[in-house]
Amino acid sequence: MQEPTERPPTRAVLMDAALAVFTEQTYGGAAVAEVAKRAGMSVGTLYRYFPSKEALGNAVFQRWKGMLVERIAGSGDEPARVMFARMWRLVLDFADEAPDAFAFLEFQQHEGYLDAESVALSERVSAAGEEFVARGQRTGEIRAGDPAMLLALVYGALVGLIKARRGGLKLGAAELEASERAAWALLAAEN
Amino acid sequence: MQEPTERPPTRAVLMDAALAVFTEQTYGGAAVAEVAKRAGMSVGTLYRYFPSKEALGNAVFQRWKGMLVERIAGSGDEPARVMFARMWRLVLDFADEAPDAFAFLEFQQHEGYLDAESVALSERVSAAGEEFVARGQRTGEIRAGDPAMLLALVYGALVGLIKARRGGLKLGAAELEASERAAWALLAAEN
Amino acid sequence: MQEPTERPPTRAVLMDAALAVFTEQTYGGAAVAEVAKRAGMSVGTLYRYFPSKEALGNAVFQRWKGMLVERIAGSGDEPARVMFARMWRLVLDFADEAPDAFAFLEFQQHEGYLDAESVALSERVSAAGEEFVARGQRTGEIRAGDPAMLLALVYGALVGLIKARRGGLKLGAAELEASERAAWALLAAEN
Amino acid sequence: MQEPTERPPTRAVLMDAALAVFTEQTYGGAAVAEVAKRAGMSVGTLYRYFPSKEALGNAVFQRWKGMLVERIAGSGDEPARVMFARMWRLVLDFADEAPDAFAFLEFQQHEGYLDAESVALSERVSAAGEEFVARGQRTGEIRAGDPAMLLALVYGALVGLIKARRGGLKLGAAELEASERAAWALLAAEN
DNA sequence: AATGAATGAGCATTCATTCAT
DNA sequence: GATGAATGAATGCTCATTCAT
Repeated sequence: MQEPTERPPTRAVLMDAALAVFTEQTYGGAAVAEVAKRAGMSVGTLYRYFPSKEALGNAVFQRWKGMLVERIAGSGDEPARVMFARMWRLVLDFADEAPDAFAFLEFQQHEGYLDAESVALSERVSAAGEEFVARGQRTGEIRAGDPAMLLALVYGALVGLIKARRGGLKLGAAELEASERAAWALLAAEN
Repeated sequence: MQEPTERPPTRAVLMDAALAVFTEQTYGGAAVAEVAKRAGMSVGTLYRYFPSKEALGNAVFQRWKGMLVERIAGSGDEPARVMFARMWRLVLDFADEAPDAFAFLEFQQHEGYLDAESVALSERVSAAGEEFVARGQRTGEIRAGDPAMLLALVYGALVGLIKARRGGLKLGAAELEASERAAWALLAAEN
Repeated sequence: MQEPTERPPTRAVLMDAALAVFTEQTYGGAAVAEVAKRAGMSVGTLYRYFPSKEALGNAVFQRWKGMLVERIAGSGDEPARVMFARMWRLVLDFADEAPDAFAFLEFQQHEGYLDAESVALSERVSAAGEEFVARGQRTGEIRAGDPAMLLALVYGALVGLIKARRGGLKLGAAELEASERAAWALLAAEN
Repeated sequence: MQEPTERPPTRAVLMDAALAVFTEQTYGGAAVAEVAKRAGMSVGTLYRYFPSKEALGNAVFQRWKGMLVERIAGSGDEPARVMFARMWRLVLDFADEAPDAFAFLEFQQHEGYLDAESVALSERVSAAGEEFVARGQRTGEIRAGDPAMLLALVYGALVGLIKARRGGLKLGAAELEASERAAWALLAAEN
């Protein structure tokens, strides 16, 4: 009888390798063979798990976009201020734990190869974000204005912060706190 | 009688075509032949003006990064609040007038091919931004905190806004005003 | 039942094709695609076996230069006269059996692409030849003079002979004998 | 009225440049543009003087092959021994004065592009050589055997010598003398 | 299931040749 | 006559994808 085993799930190994290579070289600039090599497998095996480079790209995109959305999904009825603080931290944690994933998702352009499902997922994420803003507006905590616009601003700020850190900017816990407060000021209803 | 001339400056035509193709397909995903075709020229001609794809990429990058920095360069001794409003508008205008250029510069990852000069130019831009923040902090208009961090946040917010607009978000003049006010709140010293 | 196998050793097939094409068109004038076609393979396959045209050129050069040197290597303590006769015949045989190889090696100029190893091999061959001449001089069989010079003369004569045969000159066994005697006269100590 | 002038004859300048480039890089490996640049002219000008790369190659070949044949042409009724000594020296001088030309003519393979005229010229040269050998045989000075074979041997020896010198072999006047004596031994009738 | 050799279209780049100025 | 910009086919090389083992 065989042990339940603990083999590294091939698909996941491939996706990790793909993420690394895509992040370094861009989806367009990455070679499938390089992904396979990085995963310690043959190209043939890669193609047993993913029918094409495009499919691989989408799988990676969806996996991490999904991971990200899962993190920040839980809502509840907390005040927007509290929820925002939590989300800010969660995304920052995500970017710390999976910096390549965040870079791949947010610092690159994916237009050329994303399939319908990937696009739908992205839209679901935005919708959730806008929903959060709208709710905060309804409770008077968040300033008036197109929720999509406000979301674009704060999320942009967050992405900018993470990009700067990836570029070498060192920030202590206090400063991270400060960044969150500043970002909230962007959102907060004027006194 | 004819005006002294109006020749299409070949180099510029090529760089425009390159910008369009790079923006659509990413530097890594773009084919040099496609750039030449889009410019209405042969590949050979492209290579008479640029020694390599890399050189072309850097030329495009530097041209537009330079353009952008030129726009927002003028400083003066105005209050930070005024200066910020002007800059916000200027970058927005730039992105309206040259949307591909902005997308190419700010929505993509360039790490793989940028040369020293391109990198230096990018750094000069950041330095100018940080200088602006630092000055505002000295006058008490801008909140305390690492200037690089604050710059990353606001510039990220601006990029996020422009990305959202490129993605289809429609905003009127009033809302653009509002976005600027919100962004300033991020920067402004807490009263 | 089948013999253990007889697969065409891909590398060797490629090198044979390369030799043929290089001999016909010169290394510089040969197209890699033509080599692949002649070998009945795709370009991609060629590049799986040789990292570059240069590497292919060097591999072909070294294979045949090595073959040639192997042929004429064995020395022994025979009189120079005997040894010379044998070598003359061996090189002639080599040129008969592998006329393209000899032409490639000796009728062309390789300066541009030969790597260190190829150059070293060539030098080893010359050194062996000079050693033969020097030994013959020590025994008084071969005339005085710079061994390198004498080697250049006889080997040149041999190459000239083979080139003429390749150009259409027909020689019977007796005449080949005569050529050897004449060449030896060049070398022989004056009575 | 115009001065007889002394402009550098464009055609000759081009042919000199071509010789240099062909010698360095082989006809097949040489770029027409490089020839033009080396000649200090534009490609357009080159093409005004030579209708194609092939034509240029043949012109260069014929010019120098012609030069060489001219040198060694004069016959007279001298003894073969004397004539041989003179020719040996003349070719050596030619190779000293125009080393690139000799290398181009004799160290390379030209099969691919030589036209009928070039081939005819080469044949005329051989014929003259064979005639010299035949005459020497008639006077009993040169050993018996196919004149083409004997010519191939001595001329090969001479080419070998010059190639070795080009490769770095240094020879004094005495050794050059010795080389000539050795080469004559190859030809000389066995007493 | 896994491998990696094989394929050939595609890519960046070069080159012989033409032609408007 | 001279120039060199322009052309596009050809070159060396890479890459996504397939398939026999």
